[in-house]
Amino acid sequence: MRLRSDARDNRERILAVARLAFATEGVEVPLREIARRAEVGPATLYRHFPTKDALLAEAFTEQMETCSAIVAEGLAAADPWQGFRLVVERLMELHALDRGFARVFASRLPEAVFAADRDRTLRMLLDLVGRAKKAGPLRRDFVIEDLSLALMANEGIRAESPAARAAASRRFAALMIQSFMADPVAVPLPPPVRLPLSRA
Amino acid sequence: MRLRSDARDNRERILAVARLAFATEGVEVPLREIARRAEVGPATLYRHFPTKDALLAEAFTEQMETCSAIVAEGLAAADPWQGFRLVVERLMELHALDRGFARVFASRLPEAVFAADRDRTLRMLLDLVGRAKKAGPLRRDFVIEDLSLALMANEGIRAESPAARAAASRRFAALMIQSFMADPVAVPLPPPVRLPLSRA
DNA sequence: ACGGTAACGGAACACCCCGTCCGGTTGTCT
DNA sequence: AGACAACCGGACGGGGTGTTCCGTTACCGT
Repeated sequence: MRLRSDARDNRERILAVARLAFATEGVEVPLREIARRAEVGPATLYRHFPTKDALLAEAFTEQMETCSAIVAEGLAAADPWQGFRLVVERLMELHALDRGFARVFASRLPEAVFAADRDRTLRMLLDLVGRAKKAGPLRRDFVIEDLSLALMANEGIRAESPAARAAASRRFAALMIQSFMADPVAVPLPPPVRLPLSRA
Repeated sequence: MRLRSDARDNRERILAVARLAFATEGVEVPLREIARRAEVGPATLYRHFPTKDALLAEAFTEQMETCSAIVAEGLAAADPWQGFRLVVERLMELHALDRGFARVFASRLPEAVFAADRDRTLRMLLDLVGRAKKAGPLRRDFVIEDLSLALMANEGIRAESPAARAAASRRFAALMIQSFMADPVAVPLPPPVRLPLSRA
């Protein structure tokens, strides 16, 4: 069944606005606000997405697929360790740039909605980790939970602007990667960022 | 001016209940709930603490002083690197065990309320860091912001129980400490923790 | 013991959130 | 062009939060 042209138009606009709002302001942005920015009434929003979770799920399928793609790309790299490195860096950057996605990613929503995609990605990741241990300097006692840990931790990073958060996240990723190495060599770090916490 | 005995009693009970609630459930626990558990009306709570921030500030002075004490203890250690290590580990554990404190610590509230204590602690930390660089394996490009980063990141760690969160936080601290070393040697890690994110 | 007053607490205020209902409007198909 | 169905948005209900009002209670000094 085809949507009426204006309805389809509204749906697209709502999704675009929602993605932007969730990314920059987080998932707690009110639905009315999204409706307002999409120049639409609240009821219209709810007709297209019966609940807030539905909107979140729909808004973040793109990012979920990006995650998959990042892992796939890492798996395809010639050097598994470099592939792993890249995956960590890029996942963290993605999460740093999209506050809402980071939160949804860590919630129980993905389990239900993106189950298939999620399992596939996880399998790829396990494969990559295995190779990076065998053929690279990934420490033997690394477990996949450590990546979850790093991503959750990454979510805790707050800064005054998205740019500052991304910069802080880059430095954090470099630190984490070093901590994942079995025979670490200290590598130069991305520049530090002034954080609210450290004001002297 | 002395408080009336019942008033003083209520105040103490409110603070005790608030500290427990904030630590185990986070700062978002409603004031009505705290009042209820302290067997007190909401108005009474507000008479003692004119705003929620006031209650938070009062409830967490203890933890703030614990932070100071931890840093002072680290500074007093014979080996500055071991002192630094200890500070990182214990600060992270403290933050992991008290959800509310971790959040308040990262907010702008401490700046206004605990300014003096905060500055003193920061100075001690800078001293400790300087020594750990000079006499220990702390990497030269480490900056105090990296500790803030680690603490913020630590706050992002979620788990199903306080015990699980503490365990995850311990492993995370070990990883971070390794990443702070100039000539890292891979050290054994505390055991991993099953996290919601990594459920296959 | 007793009165004055400090302190109490339930109800209420103001605000914000998610999700729903209904009368008017607009696109689409004949 | 007309008519019907689909769609729209303002108003509404239910629930939640921080904060305040005011009649009532209970401590404390005399």
